[in-house]
Amino acid sequence: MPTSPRAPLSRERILSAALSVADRDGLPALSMRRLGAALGVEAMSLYGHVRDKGDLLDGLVDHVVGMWADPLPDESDWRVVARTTMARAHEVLLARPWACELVAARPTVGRNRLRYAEALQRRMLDAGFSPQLAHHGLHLVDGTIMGFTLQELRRPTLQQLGEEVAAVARGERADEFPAITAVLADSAHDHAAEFALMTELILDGLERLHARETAERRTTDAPS
Amino acid sequence: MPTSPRAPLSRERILSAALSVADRDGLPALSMRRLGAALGVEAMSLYGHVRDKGDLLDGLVDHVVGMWADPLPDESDWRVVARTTMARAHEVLLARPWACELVAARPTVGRNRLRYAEALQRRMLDAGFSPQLAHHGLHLVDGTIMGFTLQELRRPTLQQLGEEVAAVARGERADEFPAITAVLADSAHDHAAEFALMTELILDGLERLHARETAERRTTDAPS
DNA sequence: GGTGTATACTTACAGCGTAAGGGTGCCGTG
DNA sequence: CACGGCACCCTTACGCTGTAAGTATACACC
Repeated sequence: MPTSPRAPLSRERILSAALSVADRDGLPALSMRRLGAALGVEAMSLYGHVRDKGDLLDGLVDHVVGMWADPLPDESDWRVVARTTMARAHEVLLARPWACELVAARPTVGRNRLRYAEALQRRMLDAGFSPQLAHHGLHLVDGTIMGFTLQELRRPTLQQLGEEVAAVARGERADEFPAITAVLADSAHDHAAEFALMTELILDGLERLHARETAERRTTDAPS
Repeated sequence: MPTSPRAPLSRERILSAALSVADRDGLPALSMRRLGAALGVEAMSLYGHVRDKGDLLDGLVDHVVGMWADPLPDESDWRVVARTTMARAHEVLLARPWACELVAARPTVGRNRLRYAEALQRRMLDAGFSPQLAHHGLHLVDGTIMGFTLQELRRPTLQQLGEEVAAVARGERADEFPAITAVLADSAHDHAAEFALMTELILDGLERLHARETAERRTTDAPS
C-alpha cells in the first residue's frame, strides 16, 4: 500500500478530535501534544492546518455554537426561534462545561455565530422591532444563555471547594445565613424548569418592550 | 535596621499584588514567578500562604466579588439592592475583563459571595417571595450580571479576529447579513443604557412572577 | 527521471506549576 | 547570655506547556 497509512490531516479532523479530547479529559488536557497524539501525529504537524492554539480554540467555539445554531429553526416567529435556540444552547453547554469557560475566555464571533445572530435579528425586525431593540434582544438572549448556564455549572463545584461554604450548604450555619439556609432547605431545585421559567420571563420582557415601543411610535407618528 | 528590609508576606498582600498584576498585564501573565517577583520574592515562597495557584485564583474571585458586594446597601427593598448590586458588579467587571473569564473558569463560592447572596435573598423572602422564587431571583440577577458583561467584553475583540467578521461589522456584507448590517448601521450602541434597560426588564419580570405567586396563593389559601 | 511542493517529524527554548530540601534570622525559654 | 525551635524564604529540579526553526519523506507533474 503506497499511500500513507493514516488519513491526511485537515482542520475539520483536528477540530473534531479536539472536541473529543476536551469532552473526555477536560479543557486543560487539550494540549497540542495530546491532540496530536489523539490523531496519531506529532504536535507540530497541527500547525499546518491551524495558525495558533488560539485559532484552534476559536474554531472550537464556533463549532460548539454550530451545535445549537445549526440547523436554524425554520420558523418566522422570533419567540419560537429564541425559545428553541435558548433551550438547545443550554443543553449543549451543560453537556460541555468546558465550552462555557472557553467562550468566556475567547469571545470569538465566528461564522455560525453570525448566521444565528442574523436569523434571530431578522425575525425581530420583521416583527416590527426597532434596530435598537433587536440589538438588545440578541444580547439579552445570548447573555441569558451564558449567564444562566454558568450559574448551573457553578453548583456542582460548590461542595468540592471550601469547608465553610459546604457547612452553609448543609444547613449548619442557619444563624449566620438564615435566608440561604431557608432557600436551600425548601427548594428541590429543578434547573431545567428554572431555565424555562427564565426564558419566558425574558421573552415576556422583550415583548413588553416591543409593545411599548410600537405604542410610542404610534402616538408620535399620528398625533393629529 | 535589623528587621528584614521587606514586609513579611501575607495572604492579603499576595492577593492584592495578584490583582495589580492581573490588572496591568492580564490574566495569562499572572504566574507564580511573576507574582513573586512583583512582591520581591521567589515563586515558591508564596506557597506558605496559598495552597495552590487554584487557591490563589479562588481568593482573587472572592476579592473581586467583594468589590461590588461590599458594603452591602443598607436598604430593605430587594429591588434597590438588586439594582445597585447589578450596576456595581457590571462596573467592576467591565473594568477587569480578566475577572469574567476567571469566574467562568473557577465558579467558586467564597465568603463575600455568601454574604451577598444572603442579603439579597433575605430581602426577597421579607418581601413575601417563596423560597423557590428567591432562589430563582438570585440566579437571575447573577446570571444577568455575568451574561451581559460577557456580551460587552465580546465586542472589543470583534474587529481583532477574523477578516470575514470584520467585513460584516463594517457593513460590507449587507447581501448575506442584512439584519445584522441594518442593526449595526442604526444603533449607536450605548452599553450602559442597555444594561440599565435589561436590569429593569429583569426586575419587572421578577416582580410579575412575585405578584402571580401571591395571587395564586391567595386563591389557594382562601377559596371559600 | 527529476524537481517542486505539501506534509509530517525532530530538535530546541523559554516559561509554567510545584515537590523536595537547604539555609537564615527572630523569639521565647533556660 | 546562650540555645533550641520555628517561621520564613530560597534553591534546585521535574515534567509539562506553546511554538520557532530546520529536516526528511512522499506524492504530482513535466
